Amino acid sequence: MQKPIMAVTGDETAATGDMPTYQIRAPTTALPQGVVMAASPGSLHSPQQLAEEATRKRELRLMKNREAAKECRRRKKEYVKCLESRVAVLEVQNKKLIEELETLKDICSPKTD
DNA sequence: AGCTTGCAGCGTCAGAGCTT
DNA sequence: AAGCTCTGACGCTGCAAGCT
Repeated sequence: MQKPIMAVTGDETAATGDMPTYQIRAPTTALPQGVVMAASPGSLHSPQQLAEEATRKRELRLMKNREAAKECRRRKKEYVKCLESRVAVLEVQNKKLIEELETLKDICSPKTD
């Protein structure tokens, strides 16, 4: 199955200048509980053992990716929340500026009677 | 009660980009 | 170059709300 190519990183910092970085690459050394490290490849012999090793590697990769996806979604949610609260703040600020502008217009406009 | 629809969350895959 | 992490996309599932 072919997927569309995209290269979005989610890092909006360049555009906004002051938003927190969405994608934070931290070293993830901790393994989920119950994960046992593999024996070195040199210690494998039979096709049976090789197949088991491949299966084990795949399960480990899936498990890690599962956790990574959860963490990614958590960060994204946080990021969206942050954006939403920023929108709220900017809306209030915008409203105030418009009001201020109207007040200044009133003050500066020539009286007609 | 049964059906439909919309939403949220999950697991997986694929691909980009970083690290070793 | 190989291995790893991160994340968009996709498909699936469960739940709640609205409709018949």
